[in-house]
Amino acid sequence: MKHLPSTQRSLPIALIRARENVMTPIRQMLSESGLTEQQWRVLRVLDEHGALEPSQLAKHAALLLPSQTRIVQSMAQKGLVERREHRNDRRRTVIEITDAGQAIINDNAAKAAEIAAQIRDKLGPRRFETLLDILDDLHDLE
Amino acid sequence: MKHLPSTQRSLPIALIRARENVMTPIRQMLSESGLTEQQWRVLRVLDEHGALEPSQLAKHAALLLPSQTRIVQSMAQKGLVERREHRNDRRRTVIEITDAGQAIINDNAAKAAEIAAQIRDKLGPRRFETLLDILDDLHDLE
DNA sequence: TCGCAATCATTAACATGTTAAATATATTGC
DNA sequence: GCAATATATTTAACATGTTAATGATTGCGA
Repeated sequence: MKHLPSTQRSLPIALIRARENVMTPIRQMLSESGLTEQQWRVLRVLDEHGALEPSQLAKHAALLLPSQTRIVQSMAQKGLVERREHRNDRRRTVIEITDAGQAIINDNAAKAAEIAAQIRDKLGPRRFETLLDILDDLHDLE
Repeated sequence: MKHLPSTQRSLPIALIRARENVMTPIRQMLSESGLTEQQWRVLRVLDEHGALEPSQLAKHAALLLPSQTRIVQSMAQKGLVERREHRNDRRRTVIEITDAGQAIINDNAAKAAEIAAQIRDKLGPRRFETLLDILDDLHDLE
């Protein structure tokens, strides 16, 4: 019988730690704008893809819909995003970034790019790409 | 000026997705025992290392202390762990697994090992080890 | 020995993660 | 055209994540 891997070599724990490490400098940056990392992801995705329906936004931002609902509501309150309704199909709504939201993207883009580059440099470009590739392979675990 | 990476190749998002994918089968397994993944990690660590002080447990289980305080409280209520106080130094407390907690480990060890092996096989052993190694390199991002 | 600093843990407050239930709207079958 | 079904989103309830404040205890220095 196979035995449990040591928690030292547990993939779930390693993923949690890695995320913690990666997010620390990003959180520091965002705290100055009063944003959470999730709110930042929402802005990033809307900036990149334009207005999106909730389920599409959730996929791109790696959020579950119930979380996203709350996040978008609070961001709408702060004026960072807006909701628009589809004319014909009332089920459909699109969420889009506002000028204020875009301003936050613009203010932080350079710093965020720098942080991303630091991580890439720390690992080395090849290992960085390898990491992303392997992580992508973890989908569809039956 | 460097530009922001596409959210498609964003490391934080990739890490979140990977964790989500990896945890799905584990959560299914644990739901039958009424455990969360965090509670499972606490049991795993206590099983592996024996009784631990809160801060040590938190390190091994990748939990922040405030979360862990609540988790251990509720697990103590359910009789899965126990707290013992140090005789001389009242600051010190150790948390240990109970027989009931150990029973849950025993009941799920085989299945958990199987899930871990599936993931390893899916990636291939070499890529799996490479993944763990690269994730470990993400600490100490200044 | 008194008080103060240092350390560790808990509590507090709010945001998010997670699953299940409820809601709303559109589509299908009849 | 209406009922049943399907799909998308939100709400609800509880657990955890995160940061800041509070509490408890020890060790040190005057």
